[in-house]
Amino acid sequence: MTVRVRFAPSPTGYLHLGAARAALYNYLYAKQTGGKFLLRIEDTDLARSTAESTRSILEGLDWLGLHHDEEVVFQSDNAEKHRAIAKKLLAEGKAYRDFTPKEETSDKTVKEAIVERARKVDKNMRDNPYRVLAVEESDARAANGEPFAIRLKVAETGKTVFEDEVYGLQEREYSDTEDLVLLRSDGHPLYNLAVVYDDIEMEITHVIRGQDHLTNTHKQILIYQALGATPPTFAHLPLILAPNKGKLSKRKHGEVVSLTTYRDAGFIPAAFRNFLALLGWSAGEEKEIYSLDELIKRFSLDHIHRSNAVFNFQEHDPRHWTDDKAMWMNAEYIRAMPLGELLPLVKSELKSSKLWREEYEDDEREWFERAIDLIRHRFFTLKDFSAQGRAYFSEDYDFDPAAIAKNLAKFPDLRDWLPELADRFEPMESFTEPEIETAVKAFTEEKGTKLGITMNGARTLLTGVAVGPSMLSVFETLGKEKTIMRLRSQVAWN
RNA sequence: GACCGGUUCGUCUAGGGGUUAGGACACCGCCCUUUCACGGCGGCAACACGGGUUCAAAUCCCGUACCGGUUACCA
Repeated sequence: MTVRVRFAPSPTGYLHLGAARAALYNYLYAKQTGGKFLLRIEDTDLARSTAESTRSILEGLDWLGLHHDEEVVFQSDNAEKHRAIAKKLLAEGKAYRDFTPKEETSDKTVKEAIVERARKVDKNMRDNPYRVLAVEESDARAANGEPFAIRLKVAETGKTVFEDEVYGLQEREYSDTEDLVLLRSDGHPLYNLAVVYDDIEMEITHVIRGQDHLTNTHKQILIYQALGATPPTFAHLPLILAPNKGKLSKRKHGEVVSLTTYRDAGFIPAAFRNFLALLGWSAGEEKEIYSLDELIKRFSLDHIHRSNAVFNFQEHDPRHWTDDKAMWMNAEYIRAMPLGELLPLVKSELKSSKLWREEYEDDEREWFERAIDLIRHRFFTLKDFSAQGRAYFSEDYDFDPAAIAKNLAKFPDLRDWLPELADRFEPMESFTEPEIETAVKAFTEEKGTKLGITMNGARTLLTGVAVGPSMLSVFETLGKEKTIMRLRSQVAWN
């Protein structure tokens, strides 16, 4: 049997990191087994679902490179079938009409109300009088136009059992599961019914999802049984938590939770995918960097963790705004990935910063590649190419005040010396590292100063920042013309 | 409250009866160097607690604590 898995987000917001990881694991499992990775948008909650959210989810998956194998399924398209199946269960006596009037709850307090109600009484799940209402009366009241919800009739005794690929054997007494509502009194199908029906229709073989669904799974198994269908294999994933071990939510934690944040912050998709893969799973070896192919090859459900993982970031520290390891991994990718794969990413970053010039792919292609290869070693994100690296692509770059203070202001002599150094460069035929080195050393000696003072002064003037690769490489990469011009410029001093 | 699940360095994790409990990130130190957030070397740092079982427990069993999930006519 061919493996068919699905990622089934509800389009009520951005793509959450936990959801993105679930999508990734589904994808890896499908690819590893030669199966299909499907996508279903669970938009049955019309009030909260938005097209904007659907688009953002699709974009996020695309960015991570998780392409689905078949057409996207929109759950709302199946609403009619969901209703029909609920009615079928009703007709078969496996479900019953509940004429209890719907409780009006204000959206905000629902959660609290539920918890409150639940903790008060240890309620009997089978005491609903409509559960045992005579069919004739039920039919009559329905015919009379009285509104009703359809509930699944869960047996009094017994238990649901399934073997979870991650958490092992799971059992739950029927008495702990309520007669769940399948169809709302307004005819709207509910989540558990819709999911089961769609998973059957899509011929899903493995359901891989967050462990917040662990109790839903018991309910869903009941529906599978009522429908006479064989449940798929289940694998539940640990959750991704905030540093305080609480829920990671946009409301509380803001943009760090959203996948698109990372795209917009200049992350390399492969790097972030790599990071996500390792948050809750490991191949059991001392290795951190995995290509997509390696992940596909090594992934296995039984190496998924059972404990939740903390996504470690410090809200108020810009230096650690996201998980350090994610940032490190991105830097690692930037400096170690094949230059050919990095170039297009840098190109689009420069384009969006209006720093891109077509010559970089044409006459100046060689220069461009060398420059990128030179500066990438100290960068963390693609943004650094247009920010810290700006001086390589534009004359219009800023000077870091700290760099000026440290490397220029402290040595007033440099104000005259650096233009003089430019004069020294002027007649040079060949402007490559060895010649530059000889010139700078001779100049520094004449002035009776230290090499570091000249070099760092020049660095600040030429690049605007205090950090970077070897200054000799910088001179050579920038070229004689720009070097001279910038050494003579006085803007940094003003 | 009830049901379910979890607990190895600050974080991600390896290990699953006998290990100096390994790696990565972060942090700190030293080295390299014209600077540095590159690189090299090193350091700090963990088996939640209590009982069992066993010659031997981080590892198996029970309990406790703590954390998380669920408990909707949300998904």
